[in-house]
Amino acid sequence: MDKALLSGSTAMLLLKLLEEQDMYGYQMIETLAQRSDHTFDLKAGTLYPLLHTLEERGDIEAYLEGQGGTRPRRYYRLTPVGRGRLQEKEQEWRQYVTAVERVLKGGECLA
Amino acid sequence: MDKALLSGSTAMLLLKLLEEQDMYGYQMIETLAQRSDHTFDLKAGTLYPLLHTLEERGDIEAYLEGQGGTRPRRYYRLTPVGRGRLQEKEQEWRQYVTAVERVLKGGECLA
DNA sequence: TGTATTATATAGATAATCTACATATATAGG
DNA sequence: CCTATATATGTAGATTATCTATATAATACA
Repeated sequence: MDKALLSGSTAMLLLKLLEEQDMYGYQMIETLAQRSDHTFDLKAGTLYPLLHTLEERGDIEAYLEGQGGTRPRRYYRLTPVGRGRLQEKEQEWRQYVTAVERVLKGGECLA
Repeated sequence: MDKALLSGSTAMLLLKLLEEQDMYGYQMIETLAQRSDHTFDLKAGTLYPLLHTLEERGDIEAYLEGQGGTRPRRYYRLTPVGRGRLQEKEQEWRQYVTAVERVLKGGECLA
């Protein structure tokens, strides 16, 4: 799989996961891998810096939650700003897919 | 439009155009822009180096064609190798889109 | 004649991913 | 008990694909 295809949509996927429920980083990696049949095997070195960027931007907020004696995990929550950003990104994604499909279908229906 | 989304699919789009007919660089830029309603406004500085890379790889072949006194244009033709590469890329693209859609649809149908 | 469009090209900047490394806790097996 | 693996987060440096900016030159039009 050409990793370059992933470029630009990773943030959208993470925001989407957080729209459903709060998650910690490692959980996002696993969830993405499961849902995509390992098309997305996001690396830790990609995820954590990206989470920090999203937090700086105000799209997500972090909080620590330790469940009974175990080491606390760093959970993330989607903010209202992040919710707006997600909608933008989803719209861009739809537009992008539509455009690619139109090229792939070729000139048959246009020329 | 987030340009990062484009990443990785540009080569596929160019190979696809050449599957339909031989084209020169500038023509590819215009054709992509038209078909995508300017979702893809590929820059010359992106296109020409990419064409050279595809040529080195053996995916495409160039030939000059001057039509009656005018300056000759550098046309490109898809090679059998490039045809195979295009099929690979299209398959990857389908897989990628499917995976993203599955994440966007959320846990409703999986969890 | 000069300006915009067509056409190709290169150099350097930016951005997003990767690999590799670093750290620490929890769990399972020998 | 010790060790290896899985869990969990993090940073540094390399790679890659895009962009902007610049350069060149021919054609079309005013």
